[in-house]
Amino acid sequence: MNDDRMGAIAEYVRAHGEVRIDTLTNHFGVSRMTIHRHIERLAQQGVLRKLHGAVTAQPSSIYESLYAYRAQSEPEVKAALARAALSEITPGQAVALDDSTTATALGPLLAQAAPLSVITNSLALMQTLASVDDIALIAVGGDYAPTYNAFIGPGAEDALARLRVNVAICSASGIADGAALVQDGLVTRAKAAMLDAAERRVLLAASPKFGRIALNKLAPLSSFDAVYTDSRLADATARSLRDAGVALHIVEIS
Amino acid sequence: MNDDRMGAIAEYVRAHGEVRIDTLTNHFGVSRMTIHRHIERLAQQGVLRKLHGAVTAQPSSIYESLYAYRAQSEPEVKAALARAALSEITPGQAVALDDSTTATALGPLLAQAAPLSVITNSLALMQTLASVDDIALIAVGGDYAPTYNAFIGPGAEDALARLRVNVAICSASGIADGAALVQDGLVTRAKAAMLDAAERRVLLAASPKFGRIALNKLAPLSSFDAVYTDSRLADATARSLRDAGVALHIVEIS
DNA sequence: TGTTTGTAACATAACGGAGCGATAAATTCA
DNA sequence: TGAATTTATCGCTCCGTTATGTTACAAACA
Repeated sequence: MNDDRMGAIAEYVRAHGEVRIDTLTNHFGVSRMTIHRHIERLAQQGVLRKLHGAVTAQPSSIYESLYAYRAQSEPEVKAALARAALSEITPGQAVALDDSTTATALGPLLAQAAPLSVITNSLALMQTLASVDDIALIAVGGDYAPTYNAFIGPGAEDALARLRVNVAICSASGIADGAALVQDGLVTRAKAAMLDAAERRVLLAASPKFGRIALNKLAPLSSFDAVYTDSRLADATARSLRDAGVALHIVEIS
Repeated sequence: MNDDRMGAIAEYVRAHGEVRIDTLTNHFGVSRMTIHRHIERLAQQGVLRKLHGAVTAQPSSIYESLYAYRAQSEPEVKAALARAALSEITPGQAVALDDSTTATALGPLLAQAAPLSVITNSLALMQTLASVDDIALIAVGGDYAPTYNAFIGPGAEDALARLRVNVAICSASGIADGAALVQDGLVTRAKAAMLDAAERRVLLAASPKFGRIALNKLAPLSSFDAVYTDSRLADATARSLRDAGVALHIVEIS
């Protein structure tokens, strides 16, 4: 598929609410079949809903937590945050990484900090790190959640309770009232277990997450030893967070 | 790489013990660079050892347990055993699969028996099954062992102790004195934990494994509810096993 | 029932990646 | 130090994959 066009279709449909398929074929100048293939995949991912001859957008709250969607949103920001997170890691340490796509972006960079022990419940990270020499991969098992491409549930929590690491690097769905928030309850517990196992806690959060809410409270921002975000964060917000004792680090997007 | 030629090189070196690189370039009619690339990879896999201008074979006991080697040996036999194992599985059950390459061959077939819950410590199986709808994947975490492409160690054992499944399907490195044997100690414990968690235990073992020894004793053959092997097994062996109370099933290789 | 819309199957074109060789630089051995 | 060997890098070619369009047919609508 053409991912750019797929994204554009999603945008277009979200902007218009409901769109006829003919409109899409004209607008993008491709065949009807191609549009069909694209919207079929988007519907599978849960981004759109198919009607007869038209498509409608899903309520945004639903698909924003989808792995497939998150994986391709704002890759430059993720890359920048991942690079910053690398500075938190020293060769020889044990590092825990959660199932966030930002942490996934960190995977390929970890070889630079080898040797390391890496603990994760993210299947994507396992695949990336399995083949890397000098990285001891320790998997957290549990029930597989396709939505997050990760293992969660009581099994994951128990497995994490057995471990102790130098650093945990996590992300969150939103940040409000000085706390990191997560949409899914089981994911929250897994992240919390990861943080509990860590000597040092690092939060990676793209700036749009500030002010966005999610269902479950993970931990107060002040409980993190470092919080990284990008430079689009409003100055006033940054200042008030720092005043509240948050170790906020601003990363330039390159 | 050209896997056929890689295999041929491995064969050739094993047959001759030590071989000059020039000899290989002549014998295979490719450039020296290509030979270098191939033996470099084989050396990484632990199949060969590189000297200056020559390569030597590793003692066979070492590389026979390597995942990369096992993965491509006797694929038809594995496929036949996997197909047979499928008959042990009923839709709706919880199934545990170990890190054996035979179980890996079973992966793509499992969709036919969906819905299922599949428990495994094999990374290859996780990748295969993650994308299958109607299969609930439950991962066993632990320390990643590149040699087996699986997760083992105390973490894996604890995780398995939490679970209870209908069927466990395992393989072994060798079979002697009426018991299934496994080369690696930690793998043995993981397999044992898997068997302990199962109501019904199934062993898959290609016929050459009978009579071959390995370091650790996994379980007596009679403790398995079914043992599948291929039709090359000597009749006398089959008879004596059956007399000893082993539920032996012979599978035709197609 | 006719028209529109969805699905399936096949052909083709484009892209990316893998394998390979040639050459040059670096390393090792004697 | 000189020769042999190994590594690194570049570019070429070939193959497989993927995206796309075309066509034909099935299903849904009105």
